Amino acid sequence: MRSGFSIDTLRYYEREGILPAVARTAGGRRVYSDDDLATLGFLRCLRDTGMPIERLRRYGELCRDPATMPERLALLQEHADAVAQQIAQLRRWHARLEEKLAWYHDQLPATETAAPSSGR
Amino acid sequence: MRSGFSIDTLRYYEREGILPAVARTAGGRRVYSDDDLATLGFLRCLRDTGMPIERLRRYGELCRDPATMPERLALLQEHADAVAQQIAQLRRWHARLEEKLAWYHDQLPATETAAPSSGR
DNA sequence: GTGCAACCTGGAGCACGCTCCAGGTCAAGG
DNA sequence: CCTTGACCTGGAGCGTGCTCCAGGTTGCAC
Repeated sequence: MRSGFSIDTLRYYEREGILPAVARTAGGRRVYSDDDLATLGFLRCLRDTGMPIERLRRYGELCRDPATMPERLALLQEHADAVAQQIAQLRRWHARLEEKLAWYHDQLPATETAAPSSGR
Repeated sequence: MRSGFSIDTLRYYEREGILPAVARTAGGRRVYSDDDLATLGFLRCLRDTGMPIERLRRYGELCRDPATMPERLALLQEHADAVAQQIAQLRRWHARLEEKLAWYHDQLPATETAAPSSGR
């Protein structure tokens, strides 16, 4: 869907209480407001950065009560910190990969355009 | 274990053909050589950067044949590129999180050390 | 030689996050 | 009205990557 989630996932999120009950037409069909879409965009950010469903639900619940801003802030701050660490760790791993690549390049003197068939 | 994998995971990797058959004592117990540990360290890098088991196995298999260096190189190069993109995407998401945090800070005038109890 | 912990095996089970299915309803076109 | 396709629901199923279990061996300490 335009939100980046499949329709099944959207229903799942609603069932799980991550999204508040989405508005419906008279016939019972879901209508996602711009607001919902914005929320979904942000949820996409949280998911893609590794926040587990359980925590997403917590955030979703908190959002329904305007008095919980401090808690939401704390939750997001913690998550942002985790993401920063994740990035730092990935950079270290990436450096390690580059080392390995350099080693391979070293081992393969003049095999420029090699390995054509099997690999992909 | 010292490799960063649980013993169950090590056995699983061996069964799956990701690791070559590990050496055994006369009694049948596994003995991980320094070489194995180095391999495991690198596998840890690959896993933590999101390489799926299936691909790990492919790499493991290739490592058993010295003639496959170009293929291994290609595989790792592709993976390193993917990791670089992953990092880039994560940074964009992190920026978005920071934006949101800024917004929350904006909404909460003087709530410095708030939200103490429930959150973590 | 007797405990006892730490290992072995094959196979079942589990947590997570969706994804699919059957059977039914709604709505727009002809 | 009737067809047709997109949507509805509750619930089952699935792919990934481990993790645990039962029942049996090994090997060091005493």
